[in-house]
Amino acid sequence: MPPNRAWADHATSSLGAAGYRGGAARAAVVEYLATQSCCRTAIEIHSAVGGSRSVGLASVYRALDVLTQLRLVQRVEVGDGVARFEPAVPGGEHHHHLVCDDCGKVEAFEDPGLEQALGKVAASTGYALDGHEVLLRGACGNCR
Amino acid sequence: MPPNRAWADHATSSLGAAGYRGGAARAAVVEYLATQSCCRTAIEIHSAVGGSRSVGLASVYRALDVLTQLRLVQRVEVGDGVARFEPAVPGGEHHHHLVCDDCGKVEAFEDPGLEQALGKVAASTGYALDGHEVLLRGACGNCR
DNA sequence: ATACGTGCAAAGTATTTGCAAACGG
DNA sequence: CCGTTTGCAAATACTTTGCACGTAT
Repeated sequence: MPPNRAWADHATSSLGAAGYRGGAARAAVVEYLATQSCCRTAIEIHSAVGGSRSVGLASVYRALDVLTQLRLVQRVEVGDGVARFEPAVPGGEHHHHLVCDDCGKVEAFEDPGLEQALGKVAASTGYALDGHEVLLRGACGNCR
Repeated sequence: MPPNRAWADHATSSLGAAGYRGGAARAAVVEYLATQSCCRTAIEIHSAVGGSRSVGLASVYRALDVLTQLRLVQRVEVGDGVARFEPAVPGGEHHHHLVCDDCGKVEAFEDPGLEQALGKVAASTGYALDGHEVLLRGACGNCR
């Protein structure tokens, strides 16, 4: 997948605007995430950016933490106790996840009708909402 | 909250039907969960059933594991890395969660329109779905 | 009587933190 | 130069597992 340069650039400049300096580890994490459309675990990201050869796992976690706080990445938990992360666009498109309980596969899907229903719910909560996640679980085509 | 006897009885008989023997720890977990309407962590459940005085934390986890596999409880992860558990009724009513990113509070809500939209999505996935979870995040009334 | 269930302690996994060295501005 | 960022290693937090003993059936 070609890198999503728009997101990478946005992330980089947001980091700068928030007072963060440029650093190799964080930049590598941003570059890698820009090539991913769905969620990846910290370990996957770590090995993708060169294993412990160049970037420490702790730095991956630190970068993800910063990016999550700035809402540049979305943290997703699908129920296996491992956190996953994916690029997030402020007001733009976003998707939800389909998890196979059998093989553990995670896929993305989107549905305008669902988003609309979520929008209606949001109004009635008393919360100042700033995000939502939907998880569908079941057996995928191969497993069922 | 008065115990949800219908659920507790259903859970107990399902356990029996699945070949599990009666045991004090598991029974205590079932009894406690029957008094809860929303999700609780393993630690909360453990202290509620008497701390380490009577029931081991490991037994709480084991009981929750069995109950989850039998779909008698639903495992919920709200993004803080701690698993939570709540009673689940097979075809019956179910709710979703509202999480305060600020104070960490977790509340339940339900919305028929949302369920309907989810039902429609389910048909188009290619998965044999057997559950879904929705998480809304934001700042609760007190925190915003 | 004989497996299954349980508590305890130890192990395992994912994630976080302390620190000294490297590095960007 | 000075403070941020980083890699490493140690620490933490949650959850799982091994084992010997208790207990339901």
